[in-house]
Amino acid sequence: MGAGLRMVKRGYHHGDLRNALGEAAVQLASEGGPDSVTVRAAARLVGVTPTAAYRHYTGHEELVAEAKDQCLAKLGAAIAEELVALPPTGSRVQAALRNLAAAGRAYVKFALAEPGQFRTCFFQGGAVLDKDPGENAVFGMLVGLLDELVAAGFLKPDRRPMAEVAAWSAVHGLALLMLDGPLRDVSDEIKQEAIRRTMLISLSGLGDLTPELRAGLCN
Amino acid sequence: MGAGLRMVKRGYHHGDLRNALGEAAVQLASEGGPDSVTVRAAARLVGVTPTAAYRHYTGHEELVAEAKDQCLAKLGAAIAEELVALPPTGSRVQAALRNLAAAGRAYVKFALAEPGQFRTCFFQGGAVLDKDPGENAVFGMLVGLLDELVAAGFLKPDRRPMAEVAAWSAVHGLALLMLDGPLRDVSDEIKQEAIRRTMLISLSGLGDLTPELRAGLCN
DNA sequence: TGTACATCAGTGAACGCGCGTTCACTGATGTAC
DNA sequence: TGTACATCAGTGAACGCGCGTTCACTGATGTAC
Repeated sequence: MGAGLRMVKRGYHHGDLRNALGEAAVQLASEGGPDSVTVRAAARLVGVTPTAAYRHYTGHEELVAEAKDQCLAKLGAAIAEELVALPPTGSRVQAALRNLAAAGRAYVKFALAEPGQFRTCFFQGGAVLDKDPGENAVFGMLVGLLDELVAAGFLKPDRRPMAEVAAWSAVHGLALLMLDGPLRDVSDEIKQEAIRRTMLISLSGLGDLTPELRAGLCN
Repeated sequence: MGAGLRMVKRGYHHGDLRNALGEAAVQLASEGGPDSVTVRAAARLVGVTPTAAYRHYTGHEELVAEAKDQCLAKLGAAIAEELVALPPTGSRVQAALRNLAAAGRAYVKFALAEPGQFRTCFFQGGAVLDKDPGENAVFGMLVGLLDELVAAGFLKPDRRPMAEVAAWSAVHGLALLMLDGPLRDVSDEIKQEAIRRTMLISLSGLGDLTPELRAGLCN
């Protein structure tokens, strides 16, 4: 990325056109979602002929796939950042719960802050080229957070299987109901309240959310 | 709808072109999602000139809105149908829980069976023309189911606020993760298992899902 | 019951747009000697 | 160190497509008398 920005358009040969087109694709995704990612628009953004893009991508499909990969990576990074910034907390259970809650909040926050990128993360264009590494990264974090919740004694082992799906579904649905569903037009305050209450109910589904544990989550 | 099908193309004047175009729009949505709903394709499907569509719709935006409304109505109808078909059950709590679970299952089932229509339900094209009556219908059912869950003593009143959002988010996220997300390529068996387990975890978030109550849900 | 005519609901052709993609090409780069 | 030349990475023009939308029009309908 640093390289891509440094070698800007130094004449006939671009120098790093593939990366530049990838970045342009992400920018287009940010602004208008996956449908806005086109070969011509990306080339235009970089200042190059559409034909030139075909030296670096096989075509439109690959360019969109690139945008999707990068958007998923950004989503994963946004969650990871939020997690590492958390201060240590009292008990192991509290820490584990707080971490999962923070990850969920980061997920929804990303969706609201970058709707175009978020939509691009889950754009399903034709065939799946290869198993998305970005998706696996997010999924991997979730696995770790839930394992820790089991180790801490909050999540009982018989509820562990597919708990990732339940957890991911909750925040994913919440994000999309806010972007495209019945919550799209409500005020920011109500959105925040909806996030808080949905997180509480979802966490309660994993284990017994005692008042003390619940108190440790407030923010 | 009956009228629309009966008066098929009886010459120069169609007779019920508005409805015919609406039905064509839904068919296009079924086959390719909201992006496939175009004025020209709908006219083509009905066997009429694109221009003719403009006698009945102001333009593309209104046609898509019509498709969205109808798809939401179908989603609501699919859930309602599943609910009325349920046999009476033992206790009030059990019935209420079973009903909510059935609604959730119907929601996901519709999404998997009619992905194009489902996506069209939550297509966000430009401005919201008017508050979606279809969305309100689904929301209304959810309100009723949750109120009953409170009345039955399962859902505690302090957890009632915005429980609709949590419940809707869970099934909505689940549906979309299966259509466009990490669960898109897993087998049907795993999908069904994911639905079952996600429902259990989600219901547990609303109240104490004792083994007896849980047993009453199996199917 | 018959007819003139206003109104309504279609047709057919055309516009401009942005798209994906391909063609023959040319300017720039770097390597062998 | 200098030069011929293969290779690479761009250009510019064009193709065909489907789209939304508008224009002047015409065929069909139904109503007033």
